[in-house]
Amino acid sequence: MTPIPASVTIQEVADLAQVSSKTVSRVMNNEPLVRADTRKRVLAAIEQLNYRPNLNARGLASNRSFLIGLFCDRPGDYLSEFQSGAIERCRESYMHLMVETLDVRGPKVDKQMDTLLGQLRLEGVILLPPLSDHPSVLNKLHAAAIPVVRIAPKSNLSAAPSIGIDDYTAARQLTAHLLNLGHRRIGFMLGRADHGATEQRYLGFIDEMRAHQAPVDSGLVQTGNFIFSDGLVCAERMLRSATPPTAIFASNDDMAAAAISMARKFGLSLPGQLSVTGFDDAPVATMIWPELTTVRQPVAAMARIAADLIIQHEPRRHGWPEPVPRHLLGHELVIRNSTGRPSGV
Amino acid sequence: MTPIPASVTIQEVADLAQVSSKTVSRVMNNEPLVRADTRKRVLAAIEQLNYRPNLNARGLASNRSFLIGLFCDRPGDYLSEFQSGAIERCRESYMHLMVETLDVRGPKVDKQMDTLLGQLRLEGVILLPPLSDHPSVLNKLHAAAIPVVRIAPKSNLSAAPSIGIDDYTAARQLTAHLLNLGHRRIGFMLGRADHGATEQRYLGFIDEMRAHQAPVDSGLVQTGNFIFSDGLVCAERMLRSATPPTAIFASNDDMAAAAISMARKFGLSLPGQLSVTGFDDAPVATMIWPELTTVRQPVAAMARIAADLIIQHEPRRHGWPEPVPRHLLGHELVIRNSTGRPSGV
DNA sequence: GTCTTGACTGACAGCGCTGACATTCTGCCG
DNA sequence: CGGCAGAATGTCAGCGCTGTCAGTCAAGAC
Repeated sequence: MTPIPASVTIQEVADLAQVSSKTVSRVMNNEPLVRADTRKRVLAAIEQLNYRPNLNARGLASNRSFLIGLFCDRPGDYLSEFQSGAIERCRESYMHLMVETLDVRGPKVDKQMDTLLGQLRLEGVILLPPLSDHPSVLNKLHAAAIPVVRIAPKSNLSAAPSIGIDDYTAARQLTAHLLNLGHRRIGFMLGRADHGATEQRYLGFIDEMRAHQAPVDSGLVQTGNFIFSDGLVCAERMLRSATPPTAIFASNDDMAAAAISMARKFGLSLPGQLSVTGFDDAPVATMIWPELTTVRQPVAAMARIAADLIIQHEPRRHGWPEPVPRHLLGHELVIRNSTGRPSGV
Repeated sequence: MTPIPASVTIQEVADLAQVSSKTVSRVMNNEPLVRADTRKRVLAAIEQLNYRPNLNARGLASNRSFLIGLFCDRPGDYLSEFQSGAIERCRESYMHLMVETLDVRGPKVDKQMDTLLGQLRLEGVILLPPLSDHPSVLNKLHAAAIPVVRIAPKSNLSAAPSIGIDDYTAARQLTAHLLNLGHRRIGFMLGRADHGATEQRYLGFIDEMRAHQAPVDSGLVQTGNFIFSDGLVCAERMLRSATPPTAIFASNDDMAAAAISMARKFGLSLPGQLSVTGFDDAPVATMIWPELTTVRQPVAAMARIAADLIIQHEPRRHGWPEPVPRHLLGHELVIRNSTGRPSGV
């Protein structure tokens, strides 16, 4: 049982190490101008007393907050995983993560932002889509001079560092997978329009279809907004069509799950009569039967990098390096059993 | 476009309102001894300058942090919803929520706790199960004199306030629902042993079965640890048994989803050949077909109350009121189409 | 009128730390 | 061996706020 972390102050450490409190401060902040043996002595004292700097005092004196904000639209699977990746990275550097949900549609966003930015003096903010492209949020942050890292943004990529995967290529690969299985009539469910990935996934789909001379029936392209219930509606429309698709490419796993649910209501056997692909490899992908063929995003890794960007560069002081970093991480096609050859091929 | 929240200090407000900074401080902290018109004048100045107190300074001077910790084992659906409820309540009182994940199994829990408790001076911590009953976590918190609110704890209920639903009764109701449909052979999937709800749900099941003189076959009681993949194994064992159940009561929705997946592999039609119930009404409950009959917990409300307990009572100063609050919120039976009459009845 | 009381307000130190600057030390050159 | 640059360390004010305690003021008792 380790002792209770008591309120040891920097002065007590200084006394024990026989240096001034300023030197302890230097050691704590990894400043270079400390002789090696002095540093060692201080470190020993810190260890011995189990010293933990008082964040409030530190922040007050240096005008820092040690806080990184993670803003998202609404919590979900994606958030949980992202969050733990970011928290982990933050913890390594004595920083902390503050998750805040902003209601994008509501008119209160501006007020919420004011409160958040006024109260906390965030050292950086990570924006999850669709916030990554929300003009008003971006403006506020810019006006408050708070560095931003955008996840899967849609446009204006030089404004701030961004992190994402190559949605376009992933979508082409997934489409190719379906085409190679023998599908020709493939339905497509679009995600939310304000989401950066939505367009890329659609373009990848279209281009791959074209490359294989497969026709894209406009009646088989429906908008599901990444939502399960909307996906149900889309799927129903597609399946009711005179010439229903043999496969559906849903832009995320929730909608794919919806397609599968609807297929069951239509009494279709899967994947024989209908193949379905998702996107994201969310938990639901493996909680349904058949399990979803999908694309896995390295969400935790993206989170780590996002936090790291803010922690490493201290952009609040130095600004972002030029050119502004743009990370495109590798994705992975995960082929499970929601896709197969169309029956009769 | 609202102006950028600038760094207005308490002194500027004081000057404008023609009072001392201390009086502004009194107003900010809702202290009683301020004359009504003075208060109004100060409030006007605060409004006019868009003053936001500096949390670091406030915290340093008053030895507070304005931070509430939310500790959980691993992120998941439950967390997301809980988190937003808690954040909302915190925001109302200028408090903030810090989510931290602790790896319960790992040996690092103690070190993690030390770091967390030393760094932040949390004003309270909300513990999600199974952390609500983790001895070492509880000890550390107790030693550091940090007030705790436990969600769905298992034992030792007078130690700290707790919030939950009546898992026992809910389980009885769910069991009754199955029995009333005509099921007699019902399988049961247990959750994690360190989870408080696990035992209650099991007891509720058992007691209701007994009350109806329905036999409980020990081969049909399996431990799935609340995990989908374990649920798959449990379901398989049950379905392979010489006399398979006509219904399965899974202690959470993930395992219920697993039961349904496995039933599909066995080619069973649902709910005709197998009824399945879940628990929690997690997102997955309505993302599969058939949709799950389950029990809805008022997760967001629980979160609100938890945060409120800490914010209202400032237990760090005053301690908890006696007797220690114990909130049992109402649950709701949600009957969907994963349950039905057994075929042949 | 004066005195007392309690309601209200203000002065001021100091929370624990770091930034700016001052001072001391060290090694090395001439 | 003095002198000097630069490395290492120290001094001290002050970040913005609140706790403590002292002071002021109005109203009622005498």
